[in-house]
Amino acid sequence: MILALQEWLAAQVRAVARDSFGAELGHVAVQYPPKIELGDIALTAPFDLAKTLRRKPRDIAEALAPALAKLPGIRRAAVAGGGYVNLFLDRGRFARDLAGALAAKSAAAAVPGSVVVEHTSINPNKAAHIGHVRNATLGDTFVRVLRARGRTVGVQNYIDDTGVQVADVVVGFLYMEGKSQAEVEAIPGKFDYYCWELYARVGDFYAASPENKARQAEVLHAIEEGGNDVARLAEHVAERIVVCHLATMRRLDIRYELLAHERDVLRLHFWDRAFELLKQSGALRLETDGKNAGCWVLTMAGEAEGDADRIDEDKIIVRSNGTVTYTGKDIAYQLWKLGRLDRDFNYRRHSTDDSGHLVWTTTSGPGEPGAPAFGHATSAFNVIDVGQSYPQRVVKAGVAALGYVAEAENSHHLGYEKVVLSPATARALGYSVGEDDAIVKVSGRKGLGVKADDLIDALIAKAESEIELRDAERDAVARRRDATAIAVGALRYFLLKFGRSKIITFDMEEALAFVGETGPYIQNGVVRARNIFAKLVADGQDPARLRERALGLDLAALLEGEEGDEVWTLLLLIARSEEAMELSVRSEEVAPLAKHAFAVAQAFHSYYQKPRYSILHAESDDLRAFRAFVVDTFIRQMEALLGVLGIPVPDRM
RNA sequence: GCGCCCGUAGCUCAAUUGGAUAGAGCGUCGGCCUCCGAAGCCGAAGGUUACAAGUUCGAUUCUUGUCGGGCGCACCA
Repeated sequence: MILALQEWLAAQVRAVARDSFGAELGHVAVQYPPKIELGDIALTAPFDLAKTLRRKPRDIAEALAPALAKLPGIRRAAVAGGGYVNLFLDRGRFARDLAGALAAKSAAAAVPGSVVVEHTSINPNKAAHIGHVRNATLGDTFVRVLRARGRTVGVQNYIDDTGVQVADVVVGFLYMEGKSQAEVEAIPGKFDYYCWELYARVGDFYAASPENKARQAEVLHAIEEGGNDVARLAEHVAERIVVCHLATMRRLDIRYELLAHERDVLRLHFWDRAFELLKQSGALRLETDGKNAGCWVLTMAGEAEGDADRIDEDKIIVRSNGTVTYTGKDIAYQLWKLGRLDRDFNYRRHSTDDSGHLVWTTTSGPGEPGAPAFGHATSAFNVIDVGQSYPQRVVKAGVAALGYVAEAENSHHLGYEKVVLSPATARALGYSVGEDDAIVKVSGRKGLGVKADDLIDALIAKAESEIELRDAERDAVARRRDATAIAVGALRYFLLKFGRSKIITFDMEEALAFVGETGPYIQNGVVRARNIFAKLVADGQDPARLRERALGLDLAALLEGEEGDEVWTLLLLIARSEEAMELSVRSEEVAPLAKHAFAVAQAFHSYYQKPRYSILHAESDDLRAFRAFVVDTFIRQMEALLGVLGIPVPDRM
C-alpha cells in the first residue's frame, strides 16, 4: 500500500512542478526525514528542480509546499533544511489503509513472465558445508522475495553428476577402498559424511603416484561415456548424496522444483545443438593458428562499447581434442533456461518431502506425464559464488553472441563471497591454525569446514538448553520443535544479514548467539506479541471485537502525542516492509530486507516493553483496543516478513 | 600485468543507491524483573568513513591517483 501511495505522490509532485514552474520531473524520490518531528515523508524534488531552473532549492520548496499541502491524505507540508519539502500525513487514514492491506493479505500484482532461479548446485560428492548453506539460503530467500513481489519462479538445483569431484570419490571407492557397488550401497549411516572423509583423502592418493592420478581421468571418461559399471557407481554416489543434500536443506525449509542433471545435458545433446547454433551465428570461431589452434573460441568484447583496445582474451569453448568445456555446457543450459534451445529434458518425479512438496528431476530416459513446464523463463538468476564471475560473464556473452540480447540482459549472476572460518572455530574443529592467521579457508578437498548438519545440530542443542533454562516443564516434543525453529531462525538470519559481497568469517560462538541482532530476537518479538493476545483471550476479551472497536476510534487523535508518535513510528516502519521487499528485488540483495525485519522488531520491542503502554492494564477500553490494534498490525506484518525470510516462529521461547 | 570485490566505532556490519546531526549488534561502563516474558528495555563512552585530490547546493556513496587485503584472468570444474 505504501508503494501505491508513493507512486500517486510522485505523480502529484510532477503535476505541481509542471503547474508552478512548467518543469518536467523525472524520477521523484520519496524519502524519510531523520526525525519524526520533521515530517513523515521527505521530497527532494526541489534539489532536482534547482538544477534546471537555476534557482535556490529552498525557494522552490517554498513554492511547492502550499500546493502539496492541499493534497488529500496530507495534513501539511513544511520546508526544511536546504530545500526539502516534508509532508505530514493523515496518520489515522494511513493506519486504517495499512491495517486493511494487511488484513486482506493483499498479494502483489502478478508480473508477467517467469523466472528461473538456480541455487545450491553442490557437487554431489560430499556433505554440504556452511558455504553451501549460504548459497542455498541466499537463493531460497531471493526466491521468496520474488514470489512475494508477484513473480512466477521456478527453482532449479543443478547436479554436476559427471564432473571430476564425483569422479574423485568414485576413485576413492574403487581404488583406495576396493569396494564393489554392492558394498558401497551397503554403507550405513550418513553417506555424505562418509564421502566427506573419503574425498579428503583422495588428494593424498593422487599425490602418491602418477598411476593413482591417472585413475581420475580414466574414471571421469567412463562416467561421461555412460553405460558401464563405473558410471553406474558414480550415478549411485551422486544420487545418494543429492538425497542427503535435499534432507539437509529441507531442515532449513529450502525446496526445489527441479533437479537438473548434467548427465542429461550431455545425453540429450544440449551442447551439440547449442554448438550448431553458435557456429551458425558465427559466435564461435575456429582458431587455425596461434596458441589456440584447433579450438573453438568465443570472443569476449570489452564491457563498454567502442572500447576497442580493451578486448579480453578469447575464451576457449571447445578444446582442440573436440571436447566441450564446462562453460560451453553452461551456455547450453542457460539457453535452455531462457527458452532459446529447441531441445528439452525428459522429466520424472524424484521425491516428495514430508510437507508434500514434489521435486522433479530431469532424465534422459523416458519421462513421466504430468510434469509442469520447466525452463522457458523470461529471466534467470544464477546463485553462484563470486569466484565464478568470469565464467558467468562468458555464459552471458555466449547468449548475447547468438543475438539474444534481451535474454543476455535478463541473465543475472547472483554472486556472493565465500564463508571462511575464524581461527577459534577452526581450532575447535581440530585443525592446526597459524598464530598470525586471521581467517582459515574452508576446503572440501581437504575436508576442512563446518558441515551443515553438524552446525544445525549444534544450534538446536544450544536452543534446547536455553529453553531448559527458562521453561523446564516443557515437554520434549514441543521443546525440540521450538528449538529447531530457533536454530533455523538463527542460522538463516546470520547468513542473510551480510551483504553478498562481504566475506563471512564464520565463528561458532557468534553463530550460536541468540541475543542482539539475530533471528531469535525477531522471533521473540512475535512470540511475545502473540502471547499478549493469548492473555487477552484468557482474560475474556475477543480480539476480533477489539479490532472492530479500534477501527471505529479516532485514530488520528490517538496517533498524536508521546505514545501516538511512538506508535506512528512503528506503523510507518511496518508499512515500509513492502518498499523493503521491492528494493530487495531491484537491488538483487536480501540483506536489507533482513535488516528491515530486525528494525521492525526492534521498534516493537521498544514500544511494548514500556509498562505505561500496557494492553492488559490499559487505562480505558478504547486505549486497550488501540494498542491491541497496533500489536495485531505488527504480528500480521511480521508473519509476512518472516515468511519471506524463511524464518519460522516458535510457539514459545 | 589486467579485471572485479573489500577498507566506516575496540570487534562484526548498516547507511533509503548523491541528501538532513554516519546508525545497529557485540564488547565496556551504569541503570530496569512488585510492571502483558529480562532471548528484553533505558542510558553513557566510542568516528579525520584507509589516504590525497577532483566533480556540486551537498560525497561513506561518483571520478582519478596512492596504500593495504582478498579473488579472478586454464584446452579444471
